[in-house]
Amino acid sequence: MDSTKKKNGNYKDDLLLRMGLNDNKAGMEGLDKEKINKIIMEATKGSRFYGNELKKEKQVNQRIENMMQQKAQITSQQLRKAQLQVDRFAMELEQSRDLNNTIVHIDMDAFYAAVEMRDNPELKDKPIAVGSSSMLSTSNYHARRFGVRAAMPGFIAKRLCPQLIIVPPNFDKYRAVSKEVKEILADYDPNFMAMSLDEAYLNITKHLQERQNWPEDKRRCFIKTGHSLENDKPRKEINKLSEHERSISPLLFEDSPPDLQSPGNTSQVNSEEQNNPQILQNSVVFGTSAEEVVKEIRFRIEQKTTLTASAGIAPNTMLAKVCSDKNKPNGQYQILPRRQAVMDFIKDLPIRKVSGIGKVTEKMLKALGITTCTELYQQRALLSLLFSESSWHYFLHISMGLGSTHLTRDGERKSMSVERTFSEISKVEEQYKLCQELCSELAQDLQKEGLKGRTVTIKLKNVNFEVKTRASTVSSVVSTAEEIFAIAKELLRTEIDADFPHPLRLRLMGVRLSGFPNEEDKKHQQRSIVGFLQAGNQTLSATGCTEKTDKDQFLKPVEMSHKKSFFDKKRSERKWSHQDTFKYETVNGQGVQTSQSFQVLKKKMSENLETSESSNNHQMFTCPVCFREQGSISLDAFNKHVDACLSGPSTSEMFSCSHASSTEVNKKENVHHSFSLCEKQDSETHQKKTEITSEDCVQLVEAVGNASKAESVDASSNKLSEEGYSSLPSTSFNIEHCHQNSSCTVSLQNEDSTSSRRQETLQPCSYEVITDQALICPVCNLEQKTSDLTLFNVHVDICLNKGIIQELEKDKVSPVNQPKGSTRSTGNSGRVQKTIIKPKRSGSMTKSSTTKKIKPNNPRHTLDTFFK
DNA sequence: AAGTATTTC
DNA sequence: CGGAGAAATACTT
Repeated sequence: MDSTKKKNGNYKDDLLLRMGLNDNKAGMEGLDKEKINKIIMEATKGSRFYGNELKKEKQVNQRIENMMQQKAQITSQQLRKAQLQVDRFAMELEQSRDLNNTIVHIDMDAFYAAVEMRDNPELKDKPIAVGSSSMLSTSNYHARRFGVRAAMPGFIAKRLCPQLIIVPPNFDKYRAVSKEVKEILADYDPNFMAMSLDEAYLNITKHLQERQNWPEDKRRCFIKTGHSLENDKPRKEINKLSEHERSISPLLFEDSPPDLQSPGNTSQVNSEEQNNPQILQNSVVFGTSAEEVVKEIRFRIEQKTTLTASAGIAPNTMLAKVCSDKNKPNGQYQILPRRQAVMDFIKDLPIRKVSGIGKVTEKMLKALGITTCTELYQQRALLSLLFSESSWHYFLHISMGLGSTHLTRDGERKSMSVERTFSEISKVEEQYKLCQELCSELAQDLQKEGLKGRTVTIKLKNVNFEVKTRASTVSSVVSTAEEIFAIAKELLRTEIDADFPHPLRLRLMGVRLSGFPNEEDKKHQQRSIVGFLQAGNQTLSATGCTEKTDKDQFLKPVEMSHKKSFFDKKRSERKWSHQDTFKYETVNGQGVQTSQSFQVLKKKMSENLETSESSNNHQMFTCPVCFREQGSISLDAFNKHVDACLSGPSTSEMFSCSHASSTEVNKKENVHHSFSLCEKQDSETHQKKTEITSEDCVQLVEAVGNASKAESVDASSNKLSEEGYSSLPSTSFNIEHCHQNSSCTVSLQNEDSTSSRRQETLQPCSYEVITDQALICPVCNLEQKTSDLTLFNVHVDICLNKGIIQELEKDKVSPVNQPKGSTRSTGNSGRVQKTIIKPKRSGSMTKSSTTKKIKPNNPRHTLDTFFK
């Protein structure tokens, strides 16, 4: 598993990589790298598949070349400018860092294979894999020594390991086992998120809190007397236990990773009372720390299913996922909820380990000299110029060890498809027939979920593995096999005609339906169907729709505002549930709303407000920037104030006009987006407006406050010019939000680095007082004797700028970076470097707060997957 | 906005 | 004898 040194220069290397040869310990039974590689290449060479792989590889190489060309055109000016913007963003991110959640990623070890082995003792101690001769989905660890891995075709695996037993998958069984596991997980987080049958995220923050007061009895797990598979020997049970315990989680009792040993364990740790489970005769008592909880989970899983799991514990999902891989199989690893612990962990982490960075991204980054997270951070400015906004934001998050701190429930599905691989089909009639069958299957699946969509896509893969997709969108939703086929047929026909007189030699065909109407659309339809219909069957589908809409609107989450920036998304994640309601409300601002749904909504709103701790005074706006209460001013006025607050600091005009304006825009943009929801409320009644917006804003403040609190002040780690993390602000303000009167208390804190989470409030004081207090620049760490926030921010800007220059100087030696200064870029240096860079992402970074479109979804990449 | 290709899990 | 399904993103038109 531990393929730390990944080479990925060419296909061969990639194969090695995929086969996980790095962990081949060349045991007496396994094969060594060369041998495996040779066998694979023999089986691969000359195949159509391989041909296509080479072709794809060339495409990637071309992409890299283009990228390098772009890079070569970047001037030092541009880079500096980018650095400023990126660092500003990084600083905001740093301030939003939230270490308060305990996220666990559970990963069953070699799941399918393990189930098969459990249920068939014959397979014990033999290399096995689950799948077919054409594709394997899992292999056991024994087989992995031969280079047999998931995603490898079985026939090749057989050559690597002739004794390999390939077991056909029993998905029903895996589902059943998975359900058993999930039942356990639900005890710790009823809202856990299952990613697949063998993987899940939990947020155990709440559980940990409650658990602190649990008596031992409540944390006691009884040991099953005898496994179904073993011959029970009453005597052996106890012996078995300890041995068994040890085998369950080696690190449970012994070698704790450094993190776990560092002083001041987690905040959740009560005391040292429970570092290890206490094993009694036939029961085990687990402690109250996160580590103990996860041990307990794994223990219970093992007891219940006789299968082992690995787990990762961290403050966010991205890290938790990486952690679960660290001590696999049958192990766990924790990153303590401290900034330094996160940074230490991230430091040498190969980016490929991160979920979302795949083969291609790895290779592209490698071309830029980036393989570890530290390098990823160091190149942040460059990356912002070479990659799309969502990509570099994603990269930046990774390199700062940030990820999602909450688990978002799955949104609505966005598409549904069926596809099938088969031996070559070239006859047109067969192709149509196949297409029809696929459409029927799809229609069935759709019916199960009651879905209808407007876009039909067919996917074709020919015998050379070349893939093509063709889509068509119609004006009204379809769902039946006939409707879908009618559209798919045309798409297929077009393709057949296009190649005529050559037949399409297909090896795969797929049909997909997407473009499901969202609530908005449904509403719209509902309203306007009557007038709009053309055909009879459309009437049917439309009315079918009406039945559901009313109910579903409140049950299903609604997409997020498209306008929100990446950062805003992140920052406001915690108020999603509220937003859902907002969105709905605003969407229906045109009187579409039935009075019934309005009531429901209002009820929801008031519930939300009740649970919101700061609901007492919801007329009060508190600026999330200066934390100054704005009283019951109008929303417009409030937003203006916030804008002013945010754009104030970017008085970096002192340095360069262009820079100043762009950062200003950036900042404003963020705010606008943060508050876009509020603004939309303008059309609503005044009363509602204030409710919504004030809550929204208060929560925002809280979010900021919490984030800062979480980080607390970490002055010790704020060593300038160290390992590229220098400019991350590690000093922050601790903002206590006082719920009583909805006012803010801001205090400066120092962290006692040895104690876990003991935060001593040095001088808590109200906002009014704080302004007289010195502010500490998060960059240079020096006190600024000013009460003027704007001035203070100016200082920070200056500091930041200095830091960047320093870093740029350093970078001169870096092999990757273009040398800056007059030397190389003389040709360009004089000109305005407006858009030498390709418009890949063109305006989005510097301007276009309005045109920018951020996709509404949970980007796989973006925070939410790892954040999920 | 729609369509197509690519990437990732 | 080299999978399937879903989602996201980027690029193109």
